[in-house]
Amino acid sequence: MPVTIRDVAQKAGTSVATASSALNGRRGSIRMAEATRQRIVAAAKELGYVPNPIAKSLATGKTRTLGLVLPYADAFIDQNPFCTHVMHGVFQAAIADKYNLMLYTAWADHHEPPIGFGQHADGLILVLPPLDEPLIAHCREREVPCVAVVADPRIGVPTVNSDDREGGYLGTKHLLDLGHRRIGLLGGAREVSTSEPRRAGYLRALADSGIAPDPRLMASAGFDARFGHAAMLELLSLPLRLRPTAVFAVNDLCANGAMLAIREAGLRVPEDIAVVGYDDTEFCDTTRPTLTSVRMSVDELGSTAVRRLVRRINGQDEQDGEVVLPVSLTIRNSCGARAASLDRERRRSPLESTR
Amino acid sequence: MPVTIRDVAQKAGTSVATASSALNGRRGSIRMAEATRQRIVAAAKELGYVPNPIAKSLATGKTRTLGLVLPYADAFIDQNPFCTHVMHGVFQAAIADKYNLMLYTAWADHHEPPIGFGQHADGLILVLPPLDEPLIAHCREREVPCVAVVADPRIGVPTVNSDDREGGYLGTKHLLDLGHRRIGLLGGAREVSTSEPRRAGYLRALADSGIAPDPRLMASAGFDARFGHAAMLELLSLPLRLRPTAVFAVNDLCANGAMLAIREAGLRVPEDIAVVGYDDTEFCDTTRPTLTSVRMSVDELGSTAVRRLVRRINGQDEQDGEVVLPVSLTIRNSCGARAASLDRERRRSPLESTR
DNA sequence: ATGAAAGCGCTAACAT
DNA sequence: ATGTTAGCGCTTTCAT
Repeated sequence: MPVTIRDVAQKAGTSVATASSALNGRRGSIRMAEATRQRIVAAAKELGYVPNPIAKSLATGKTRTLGLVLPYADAFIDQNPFCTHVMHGVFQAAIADKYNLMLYTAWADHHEPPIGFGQHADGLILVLPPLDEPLIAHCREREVPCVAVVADPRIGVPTVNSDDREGGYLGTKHLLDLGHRRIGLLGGAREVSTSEPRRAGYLRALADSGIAPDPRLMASAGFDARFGHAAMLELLSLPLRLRPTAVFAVNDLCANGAMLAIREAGLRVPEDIAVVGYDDTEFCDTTRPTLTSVRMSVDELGSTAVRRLVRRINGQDEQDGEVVLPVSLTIRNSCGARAASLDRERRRSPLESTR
Repeated sequence: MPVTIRDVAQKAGTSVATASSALNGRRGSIRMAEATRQRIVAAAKELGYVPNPIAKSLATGKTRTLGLVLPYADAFIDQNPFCTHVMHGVFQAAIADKYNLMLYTAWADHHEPPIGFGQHADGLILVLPPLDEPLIAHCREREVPCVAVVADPRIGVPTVNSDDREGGYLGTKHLLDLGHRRIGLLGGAREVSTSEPRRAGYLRALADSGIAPDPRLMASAGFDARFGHAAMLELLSLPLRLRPTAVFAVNDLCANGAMLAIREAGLRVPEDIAVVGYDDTEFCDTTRPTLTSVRMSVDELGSTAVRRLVRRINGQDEQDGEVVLPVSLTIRNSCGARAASLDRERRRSPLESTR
């Protein structure tokens, strides 16, 4: 029923092959008399011809589609907007390069690849894959190009990461610069590739200031508010002279849990204990006090990955290495750096900071 | 290079056709001697055969893929989690029915359908399409089955909506039950199909209580916090005897803007002015005070749409009508209903309400 | 410059 | 029960 290229060719009085090259703009080549080309284009337009991408894919072996693999099915509705931002960046970049996007997210939960996994796509973006992600092997076999977003660089495919080490350094350094000497480190987990470098950055900052790290001040186990709350409680139970005067949390949720624990203990943020988070999510503007946080451009993580992937698909990017995106620090009220301007800040309408 | 069905057939010593039916489990039919079937399956397994979905699609005319069209490219990273939740519901249901998901979101921003739009998919889910959405016509021509999520039922394709009228009624009724007589209505916009029914519900609730609506108490123009703030400011500028003692906002963002304006005016929520929002987003637990809000199951909007769409694709659901999902009211602290238990509430850790 | 023909990998009559 | 044949709609040599 739908109009095919044959109909177009027939209407234009040419062969199918001619119609094909006309419609695919092989104009540069020697082929095609301008007259016939126009006839074909006109016919196509008149008939409302829309090429069938499936047929095209079968013939060319290219799908013009990228696959996005998020780590778990709830990635969209997660409290942590990380995945949605990556997705956003991926999508924007894919569109820009005229690629469609296929979602393969639920794979992780279902433990078996969806029908025709990876065959719909010319390449795959894996978000937060663990080092032993079976998909990597799967793709290598089938020669499906892959790029990983936030992953251990040893994973075997090109990776795009944020500069976690620098982020860890930045957050800690900021607190050191504010005069803190006992700084707690909250959160992280072995399985998550970001934990290690962030901690390394923390340690390096301490070392730079000639401070010996205190294991009692470092709690790692989780990433959410509950964990931040529990971990902070422990730090608060330390004898006063050992107690941290500041904490650096590996993400904003965790930091907020910590702030809550601090308030519950009758202490103030940042006066009694300063807090710095990580991720600089929108959330930071809504916490009490607003949360100073290390910022990475999550959207760019996604878009950069797409650009690398597309280059790979076109055989232009052979290097297998890691691309590291820069981080920065967004200063708000939880660290005490703005203590002086706090009042002015308070009077400013929170709406100003709402997108 | 990849192994095809021909390789399998050859290895099993059968024809391609036989291999095909064996692998597609036409076991029920008369076809297939169990022996050959097993031989084929074994061969396939041994060779690591993976059927090519593109070729299959071309042959069958089915893609086993659903397309999701969100209304704007920033839909994922919106402050309002509506779209992400719809997407989540859509995805879950699609997976359950063994459909893949293709994202067509950016279409709205780019003003031209992406390559092969709708041809990759057996059907489309349109989220928040305006009544004149050109895609609808586009799909009708190409006979692509569509279902719309949150749309005017007159749009011409099956729709799945939340019961906005009931939601408007519920929120207003709650305030009336708490003794309020002057209740403001905040937010909404002509173009958005939900505004009208919510307002209708509001009016009906007033009518039920024998209260004449006061146009001065109804402000409609936008959906965000800025608007809520500005609109509330206007209501606050009314002479005291005309001023509302409660307001009902058409979404949570708007409600929060209003709460802010109230606080800025030196008044308290809910003691001086009670506030009820709409959507019951996670956000409601983080506002001050926590926000009473009308709840709809956004995920279900998505999953219901998928189920309708799949039925359509299979030609089982001819009805073109509207499906309406129920709403409820989540009572928190902004409405005053829990005033008595407020203290207990305060002492409870906010973490409890964090997912 | 254009057309004829082959084939991408698979399914689905139809024939045996 | 299985093999043969003909496409699905398009691209791409290879002739002409």
